[in-house]
Amino acid sequence: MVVDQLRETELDRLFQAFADATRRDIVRRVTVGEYTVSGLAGLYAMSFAAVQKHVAVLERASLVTKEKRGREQIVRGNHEGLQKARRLLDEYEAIWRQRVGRIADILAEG
Amino acid sequence: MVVDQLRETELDRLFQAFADATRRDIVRRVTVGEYTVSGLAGLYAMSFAAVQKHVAVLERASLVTKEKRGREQIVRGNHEGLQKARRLLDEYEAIWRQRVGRIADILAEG
DNA sequence: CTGATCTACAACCATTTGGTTGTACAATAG
DNA sequence: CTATTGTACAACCAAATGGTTGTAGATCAG
Repeated sequence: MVVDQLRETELDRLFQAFADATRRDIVRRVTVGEYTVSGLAGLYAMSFAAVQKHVAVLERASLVTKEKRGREQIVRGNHEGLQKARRLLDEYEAIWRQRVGRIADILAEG
Repeated sequence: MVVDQLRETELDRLFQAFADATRRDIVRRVTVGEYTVSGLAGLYAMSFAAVQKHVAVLERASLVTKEKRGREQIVRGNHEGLQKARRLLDEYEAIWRQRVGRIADILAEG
C-alpha cells in the first residue's frame, strides 16, 4: 500500500471539504463573485468564527484562496482543488465504463 | 436557506465516503471486480470490523451494494453514487467556466 | 486619538469518526 | 455433529469535526 501518501491526504482534504453543505455553498458563491469572510459569515445562521473555520478548511483543500485587502480578507474560488477532485471522479467513471465495456464484450462473445 | 435538505445530506454522505483513502481504494476495486467483505478485509492492515465499517459507509452513500451469497456478502460498485458526486462537480466546473467567460467578455469589451 | 469593524486564534464542548476487541449467529466443510 | 469461516454488531477509545464564546491585534472612520 502507501501508494502516494501526499496525493492521498490531499484528496482526503478535498473530499472532506466538500462533505459539508455550508462549505459547498461557500465554494459556489466565491466562484461566482468575491466575498469577504464577514460577508460570507452574514449568510449563515452560525457564528463568524464557525464560518472562518469553514473557509480555513476550504483553503487547506485548495478550493479557495484568501487575499488581504486592507482589514478585509477577500475569498475567491480556486480552480485547482476542484479540478483535482473532478479528475479523480473522472478516473472512476472511466474504470466503470471499461468494466461495462468488458461485460458487453463477454455478452457479445457468449 | 434549507434548499434541499435530502439532497444535501445525501451529498454530505457521498463526499464524506470519498474522504478516506481506504474507501476510495475499495470503490476502485469493487468497480473492477467482485469482492467479499473478508476478501476486501485481507487487503488492508486493519481489522475485519474496520473494513466492514468502511463498506457500510460506502453502502449508505450508494457507492457500493452488497448481495448475500451463501455465507458471503458480495460487494459491488454502484454507479449511482459516483454519478451524483460527479454531476455536482460538473456543475461547479460549469459555474467556473461561466465566470471565466464573463471575465473574458469584460476584458474583450474593455 | 477614539471607537467601531474585520480578522485570527485559543479554549472549550458535544458529537462523529476510525479504529479496536469481543460476542453471537448462519452457512459451509469434514 | 463439530469445527471453521464469513458476517454483523455492540462496547469501547482516541482523535477529529463543527460548533461556541472570549480575547486580541490591525485597519478604518470620525
